[in-house]
Amino acid sequence: MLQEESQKRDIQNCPLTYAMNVIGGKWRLPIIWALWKNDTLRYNELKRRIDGITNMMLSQVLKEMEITGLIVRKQYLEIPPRVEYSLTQEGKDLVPSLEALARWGKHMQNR
Amino acid sequence: MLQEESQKRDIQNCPLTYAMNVIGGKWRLPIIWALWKNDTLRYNELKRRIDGITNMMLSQVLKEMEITGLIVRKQYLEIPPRVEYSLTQEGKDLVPSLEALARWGKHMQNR
DNA sequence: TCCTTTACTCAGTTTTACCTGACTTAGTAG
DNA sequence: CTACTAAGTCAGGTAAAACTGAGTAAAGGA
Repeated sequence: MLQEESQKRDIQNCPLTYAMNVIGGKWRLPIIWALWKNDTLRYNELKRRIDGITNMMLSQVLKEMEITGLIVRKQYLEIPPRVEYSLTQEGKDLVPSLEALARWGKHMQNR
Repeated sequence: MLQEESQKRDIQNCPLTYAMNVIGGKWRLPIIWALWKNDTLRYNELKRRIDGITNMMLSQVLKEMEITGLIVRKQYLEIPPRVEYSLTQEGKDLVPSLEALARWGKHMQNR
């Protein structure tokens, strides 16, 4: 009983559930992946690399990822505008875990 | 150009996207977690441990996880029925990656 | 003068995920 | 003869995630 209660609390603000929420969704991993491979990308460069994403989704997801601290947005006050995105240190720290997950996924795919 | 094409293909059947799909959704991690902590659980034991899940979702998600090879379902032909669920070896193999992700999540939560 | 570029924003709609509450089957206990 | 247990199933409904297609500003080029 006491143990079950603590399990329920775990699920509430479980760090794993938290992690899954910040990297979940259709577009976040592709963005992380593109920024990992290219270090810094402008808005339209990201858009060209991520097949099928709309302006709406890209700008929304970038904003959310900036708030959660995965990416940094650097704006240059030029005309035409220039905005560069890159991973924060925390965003980069995430990559080894993702690679481990990817290895597992690959193993599952050709089982 | 050639490189961008290969990036797009990566995203299509990317092992990481695959992994995220099989462990994503609201209930899969709680189920994996409960079976990791308890080794083997019956349907109603799982249901009691996973706060708020409905029969509909539990049976649906268990069926999907059995198909993807995360869990095994063992049925005993008794009355009243008895069905036991546990992680497959692949399901257990996943846990270290999840723990790494969880450590990252914890770090992010109290930053 | 009109078109192009960059980095977005927005109203409205579709698609997907998830939930609600009732029902089933077969045997045992009261 | 009614209630209870286990392990589900099912039709229908809501909520959340994603998409559609258009529009914005400000400067430079043809």
